[in-house]
Amino acid sequence: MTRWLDDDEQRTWRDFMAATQLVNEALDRQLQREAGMPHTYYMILVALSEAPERSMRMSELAARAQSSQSRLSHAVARLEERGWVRRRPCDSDRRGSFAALTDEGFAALAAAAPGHVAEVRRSLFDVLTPEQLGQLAEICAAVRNTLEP
Amino acid sequence: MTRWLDDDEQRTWRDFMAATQLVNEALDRQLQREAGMPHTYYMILVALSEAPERSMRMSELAARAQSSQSRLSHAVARLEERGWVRRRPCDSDRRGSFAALTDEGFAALAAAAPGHVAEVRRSLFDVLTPEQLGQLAEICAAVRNTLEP
DNA sequence: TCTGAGTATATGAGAGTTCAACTAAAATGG
DNA sequence: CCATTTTAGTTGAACTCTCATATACTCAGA
Repeated sequence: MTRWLDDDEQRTWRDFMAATQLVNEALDRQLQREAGMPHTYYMILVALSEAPERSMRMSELAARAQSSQSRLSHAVARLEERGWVRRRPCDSDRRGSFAALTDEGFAALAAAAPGHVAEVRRSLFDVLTPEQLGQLAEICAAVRNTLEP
Repeated sequence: MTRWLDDDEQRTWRDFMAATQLVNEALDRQLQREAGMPHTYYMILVALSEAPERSMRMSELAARAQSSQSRLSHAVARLEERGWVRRRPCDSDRRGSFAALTDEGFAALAAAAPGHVAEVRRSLFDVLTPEQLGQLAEICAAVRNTLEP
């Protein structure tokens, strides 16, 4: 027995889809245009930049950058071609490998960051009141805690 | 002068990214698994199903399904191959064309809908309190009104 | 130690998305 | 009217993502 969405729920759902997609597209376009990389790559670089030695195991990196392992593997291959990331084997576990941010990669990230932050503000933070921002924070935390494995 | 995100803003932003991505992935996987179509295709079928004659101009359809024209054009080509949608030229404007949902397309949508709605509830609505849902509705409406062209 | 099960990552194919042309037809405006 | 500019829609190439599979290694137990 399906419990369909009533009119209010419909509206909420469609606004949710539209809003999140608009934010994502704005972000992706900004980064693609001004930094030549998709948002997923940017998140990988950020995660690496925050790690000790700017280096991390692939699986750890996938978790932090909210990427599947396969996606990460392909992405790191591209980033390696650009010279932004380098892979090195893991001594303690010979199946594993580390990805490390190069200086060029860090420079690319540093160059991209200001435009990215501006876009984050423009497309989300500046749109909401401080109160709404607090509400959104709790809502997203709840969703994340429920859905994250 | 870049105004960076403070710690609270960082957390909010990252939770927002994670939460919206988790919801989107859950939806996409459910539809792909149980109905053999991505969420974007589903939205196209929904938009068509609600139109008079289950038929709409391509550009109108792109707007309603939150798709770029190019994406829609490719998508409709695939949907046409499956026999779910049919294109016909527009008489009043010979540049234009209509996309119409076929009976098979409608049947595919009807078959997919219950599982989809269940996933929407599971991954978003059931996670939030009624109060949070109301807050989210307003937040998304605000974002949408600001960012939508 | 051997064997089977599980883990870490890579890879290839297939599918969807984007971006930049490109075609064709309307609208605008001297 | 003719020239110009818009608008509607399509297309191909490059790129990313997903899914299934493959590979190599680790680990637990008999």
